[in-house]
Amino acid sequence: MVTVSTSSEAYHHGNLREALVLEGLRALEGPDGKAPSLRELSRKVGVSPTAVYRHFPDKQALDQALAREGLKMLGSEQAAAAQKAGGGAAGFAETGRAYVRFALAHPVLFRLMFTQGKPVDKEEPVDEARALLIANTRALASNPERAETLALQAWSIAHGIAMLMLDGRIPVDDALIDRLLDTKSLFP
Amino acid sequence: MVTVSTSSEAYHHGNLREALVLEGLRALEGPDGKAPSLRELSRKVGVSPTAVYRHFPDKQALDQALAREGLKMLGSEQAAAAQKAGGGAAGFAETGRAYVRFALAHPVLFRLMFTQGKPVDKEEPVDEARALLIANTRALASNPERAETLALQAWSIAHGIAMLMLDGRIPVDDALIDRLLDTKSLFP
DNA sequence: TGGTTAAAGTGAACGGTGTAAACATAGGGT
DNA sequence: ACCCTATGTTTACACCGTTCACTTTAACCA
Repeated sequence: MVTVSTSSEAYHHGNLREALVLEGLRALEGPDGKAPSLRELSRKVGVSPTAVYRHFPDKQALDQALAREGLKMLGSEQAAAAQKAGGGAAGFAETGRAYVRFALAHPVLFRLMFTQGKPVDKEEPVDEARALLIANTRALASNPERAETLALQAWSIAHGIAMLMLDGRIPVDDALIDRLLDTKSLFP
Repeated sequence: MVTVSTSSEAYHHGNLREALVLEGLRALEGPDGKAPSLRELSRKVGVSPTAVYRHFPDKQALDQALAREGLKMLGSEQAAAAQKAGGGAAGFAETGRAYVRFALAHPVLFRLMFTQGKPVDKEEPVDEARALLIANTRALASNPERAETLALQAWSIAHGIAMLMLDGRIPVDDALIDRLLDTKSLFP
């Protein structure tokens, strides 16, 4: 009876698109260490594999949707962490920790988020994490000219730590994360 | 006539293992953006897919062999760069640039190198790149206690830049690389 | 020298993947 | 009441990694 676009389950089989993304996110949290296949996802949702193509042009599009979901999660977790630390420099530092923590907590998702699609020049609606980063460095950098450089440096360190830990190149150790993220020396 | 272990081509079909690794490296350089499949490799080498299993227990082992090859290449390129810059701090800086340059020049290989196997605790014969890094920071760090931290920080920055550029999160730009790698502020 | 044996390579088959094409069905608007 | 369109199904294809049973061949030894 109800309408179509309420994003609740409705007509034919339910809201497939949403169900797929949801199940996808759940699967990405599993300890399998690998992203779910399209068929696996369609199975769990109780639908034929090709039904997926009514909602996504191909597997990559599904993955991108999952990646976008992950970006949102990361952004809000970082924002929450910064706020809890009272903003400012302390908040910014917490932002970095949250980044690495997120990567370690959701390894498969995190990888997917960055492996997927590359919007370097296209004007995707800048995700919250990126916006936060820019705002923070603008506010904290003594020299506003260097703000962007500092932003990218901070991002690079956090991303590097996250990746190297995920890839088992560096031991996963909270104290080590703190030591490596200690960028006080980056702001002389 | 000749002996067995000369690693030159000999008996049945040639030296398959070497041929596979060689062809694998070649394929990884291609612009395909994706690692070659086992079957594809076996085809190019002119052998049945299952023949591969006489030399590698599974696909992952083949990939690991390729990854090790890549690590060697990276190490020697870094060493060469450092030497050309005359060693010391300048040499160390050049080491970082070489790292990122290598990643950008061999994107698929570079990804494979880090996605593959995780020797965090096991005593793999530390690769040249890592050895170089440790030696350099030991020599350059004022406080030897902080040497390891500095090493990992330098590694993280370089790795982060490389990854973010490969993933299209940061524009690929030589000047930008230099600016981001400028770690003078890391050694106050 | 010749025969045996173990290493190296083959072919067919299995379950898995992503995707295309033709078909089925149901719900809502006219 | 009917048809249209959005949604989902079936079947099929080409690829993947891997297993199994098999053949070939080179190397060694008697």
